[in-house]
Amino acid sequence: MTSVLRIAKALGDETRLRALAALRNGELCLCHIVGLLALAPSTVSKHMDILCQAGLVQRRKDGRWCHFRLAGPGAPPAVRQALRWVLGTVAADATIARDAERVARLRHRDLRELVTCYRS
Amino acid sequence: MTSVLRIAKALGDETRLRALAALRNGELCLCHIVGLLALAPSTVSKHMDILCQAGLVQRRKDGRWCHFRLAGPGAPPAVRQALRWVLGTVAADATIARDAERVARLRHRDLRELVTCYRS
DNA sequence: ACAATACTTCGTCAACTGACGAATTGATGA
DNA sequence: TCATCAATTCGTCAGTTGACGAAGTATTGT
Repeated sequence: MTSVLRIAKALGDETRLRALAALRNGELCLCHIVGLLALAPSTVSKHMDILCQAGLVQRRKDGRWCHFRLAGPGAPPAVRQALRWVLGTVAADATIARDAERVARLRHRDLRELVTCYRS
Repeated sequence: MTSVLRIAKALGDETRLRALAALRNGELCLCHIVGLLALAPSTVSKHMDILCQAGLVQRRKDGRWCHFRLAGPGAPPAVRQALRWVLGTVAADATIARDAERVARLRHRDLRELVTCYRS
């Protein structure tokens, strides 16, 4: 039960649902999620920690950045089922859709910066 | 999102998870759930209200009793998926299993009383 | 009519949660 | 080496949550 309880508690917050949904199309670093949610970094860090502890999200440290991604195929069934439920149901939501656009723009901007810094 | 959020919040409490799991084998009236959880009736009533508002449980008034049952096939997909997830995952839990035994005893006792009151 | 029973509503209180900023840690780059 | 930047930890504070008992409602049985 502890597992279900932790997962359900993690999912029972709008901010965390948005963060989770933002990872649908691949990993993001904390500062991107901070930009998306417009909350203090410490707050977002705590939210991501709760998602990680529930097993819904994995963190990957890379230098001074911290990337988060959805739990992969190796995750326990309870986690995968919860993710399927939430991500499937939440897809139709307006806020989530708007977030998805902003995330896409963030990714695109990152790519442009990467390109320009290698341009002559 | 509101729907997922309400459901997740409803599921994010051990007492409500136990109540939900207790309904696995059919409906129960409030006083039975009160007996199972050993909490004040007003507290349990509030919990069941939260489960109902999330759509996970249906209430049926019958005289002075109030029977609760799991949401049926007519429930929205988000609810049914959540129920499948929770009930499937929680089945292995020790507390839930102990609760199931107590519920079974409660049902059996009710049957006995029903029988004896019709006996010569 | 009246008492008893099942449940709900309301008010209260302690405990938990989510927000923030300040201070800290750890890695990069000047 | 030292400044900078990303992230985390810690302390604080307001708002929410879950517990209770008392009071109210509705229905049954005497």
